Parts: sequence; C-alpha cells; structure tokens
Amino acid sequence: MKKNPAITAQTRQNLIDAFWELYCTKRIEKITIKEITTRAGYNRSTFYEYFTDVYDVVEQLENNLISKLQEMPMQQLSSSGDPFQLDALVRMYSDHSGYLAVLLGDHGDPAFQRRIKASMKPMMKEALIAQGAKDGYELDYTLEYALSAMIGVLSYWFNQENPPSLEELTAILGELSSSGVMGKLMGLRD
Amino acid sequence: MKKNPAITAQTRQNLIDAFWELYCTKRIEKITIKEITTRAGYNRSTFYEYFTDVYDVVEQLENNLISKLQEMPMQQLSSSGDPFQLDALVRMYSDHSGYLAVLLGDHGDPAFQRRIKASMKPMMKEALIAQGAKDGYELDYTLEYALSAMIGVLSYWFNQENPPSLEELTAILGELSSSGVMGKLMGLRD
DNA sequence: TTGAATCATACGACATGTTGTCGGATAAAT
DNA sequence: ATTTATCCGACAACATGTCGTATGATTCAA
Repeated sequence: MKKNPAITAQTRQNLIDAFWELYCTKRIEKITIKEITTRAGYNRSTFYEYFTDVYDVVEQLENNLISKLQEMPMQQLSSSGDPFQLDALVRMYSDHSGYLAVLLGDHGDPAFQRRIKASMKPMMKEALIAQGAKDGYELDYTLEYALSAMIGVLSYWFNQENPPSLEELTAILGELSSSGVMGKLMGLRD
Repeated sequence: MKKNPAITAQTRQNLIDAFWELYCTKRIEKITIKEITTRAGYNRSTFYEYFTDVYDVVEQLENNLISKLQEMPMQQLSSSGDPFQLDALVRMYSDHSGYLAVLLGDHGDPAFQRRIKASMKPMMKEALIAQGAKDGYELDYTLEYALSAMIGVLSYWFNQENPPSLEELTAILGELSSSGVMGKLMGLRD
C-alpha cells in the first residue's frame, strides 16, 4: 500500500482549494495552516503530510500552472507567423486568469512573473533565431522588454474597472509590439 | 515633550536598517521582530513604538522611496524632449538600485511595482497630453506597456551576471521605445 | 543654578496563538 | 488477522501584541 493516488490526490486538492480561497482574499503571510485545514475539514497535522509549509502550496500551484502554460503555445509555434504568439499569450492568460490575476497581483508572488518569463523565453528565442534573428544580449533584452510589457498590460487589463474588449487590447498590443519590438527583432537578423 | 525627532528618527532608522539587512537575505515572512530588534540593539517591545508590524516597515520604506522618485523627473520634465524621460528613469533606478532591486526582486513586494507605475503615470500623462497626445484608454495602455517594459528590463539588467553597460542598455530601451511606444503615441495626437 | 516635576523613550512580563513533530488511532487491503 | 496508508491529538518551542513600569532627559519655579 504505497500510496493511494485517488485519496491523496483528493485530499491534496481539497487543501489546495481551501488555501486558494484564502489566498484570493489576503496575503500569504496572514494565512495560517489551521485556517486551511479547518476550512478543508482536516486536522492541522494532515497538512504536513502533503506540504512542508504554506509556501510549498503556492509553489506546487505555480508548477502546475507553468506546466500548462508551456504546453499551449508550443503547438502553434510553427504555424503562426507571429513569433511572439500574441494571440496565444492573450488566450492563455484569459484561460487561467483566475490564478494568474492573483499570482501576478498585489499580494501575489513576485518570483512568479520571473518564472513565467524564464519558462517562455527559451522557446521564443528558439523560434526567433529560426526566423533569422541574431542571438546576443540584444535579443535577450528585447525579449525581456516584450514579455514584461505584455504581462504588465495583461495584469493591468484584468484588474481594470471597465476594461476595453479583448479585441481592442490585442490591437493595441499588436501595434506596439509590431512597430517597436518586432521591428527591432527583424533588424537583428543575421 | 511631544516627540524628540532626533532620538526617534535615529531609533526608527536603526530599526529600518536592521530590517533591511534581513530583508536582503530572506523573504519578509521569515523575518521576526525579535531578529530585527536584537540586531538593532533594542528590546522587542520598542519595535511597536515605531511600527505596527513588519509590513509597516516596508511600507514606510516604500513611501520614502516613492517620494524621492517623484521629485527627480519633475525637474527635467519641461526641458527634455523625451516624454518618457528615459535617461531620468534609468539614472533614477541606478541611484536607488540598492532598494529597488530588492523590492522589485524575487522576494520583494509585488504591490510596489504597481505603486511606482501609479506614481509616475499622472505626470507622464500630463506631459504627453501637453505634447499633443490624445487622452483615452489607448494612452493608458501604452503607458502601462512602456512602464512595465522599462521596469522589467531594468530589474532584469540589475540582476544579470555580466550586464551590458548603462549606455548599451539605454540604447536598446531607446530604440524599442522610440519606434514602438513613441511611434504609437505620436500617432495618438489630436 | 538647582532641584523637583513631567513626560518621551525603552524595557520586562504576560496571555494568546502558531508552528512543526511526535506517537497513536482508524480503516482498508492482502 | 496482519499490515500499512491515512489521518488525528498532544506536546514543546517560539512569535506576537499589549500591558504596566523604570529610566533619564527636559522644563520651569525657587
């Protein structure tokens, strides 16, 4: 009886869900393990069977999320003509906006944004170099520039009162990136 | 004998300094008040004469920093031809890089980046509208785009192993912004 | 100038709540 | 019936926030 995946997975998910409800309302350091387990209907000790501490829960959550994020754009990478995958990025963000808006928000995890960028850069870089972009620090900084801008705008958009439509948003992002970032990148060809 | 500014300011600063040394090495939730006061050479209770809790320290620190950041670019706003104050931004960041790199870093405060943007947007917006940019949501999103990109790149730059020189950095930022963001903004004139 | 009153500053101690780690109870599988 | 995964109760150690109190500097009257 090594582990019963059905039961443990359920318990783990119950704990994660309870944590997430709390995390949406307050910063992580104000969340106690007792709160999580009470809400999920377990003894406090049970928490330690699944996580080392409260930060371990966020980390596992982020890992799941990043795995999912990495799958999606890969499929379209070859077919699309846009190396920045603007559509894919925006759709991806919308699909997981519930988690992303909080993790990238005011009491989210500051390391998460860097993790997202780090997970997307390699495949973007690869695609761009395949399209003729020149490798070097300029490419790195241009990618950092573009990803920071995209993520920043998407977060801003999601927390707006009366946000513009997704089409309007995509239009603005497209204009800004194609004239600025993309122009620069196409000038970085060999 | 309301308050003795000389003494209290010194004690407050000692506590802030002690906190900062700890904050540079580990995330805030692992910092105890006892650690701070012991390091600063005070009783633990003394901490509560100056701050309500550990987060209050960061908040006061951020307030000081934002005040300073808001002063600088104002002076040059009229003379410079660049409405984004690229030079001023980069210089400003370098001047306070010690604090900014940590606050914007992996175990920093996720709300701080939004606070910085919020504090800079009004004056940038004002300057841009004075230069003929058209007010509207497109301007807001373009500003968000540009500021996110700048702050992202500057943070990235500061945490690099072998970073390019400040001149090279400014050159890249200038190219990306002038063709993309600035181009867009000049197209938003009335 | 001096001495006493006053008050800001810093401290010690207490009650409460959180943490992480035991060993043990329960229930299901073999 | 035995074994073992899963969950629970209890314990010691530590952090928190709030008291009341000691100290020592400033003020002002004699």
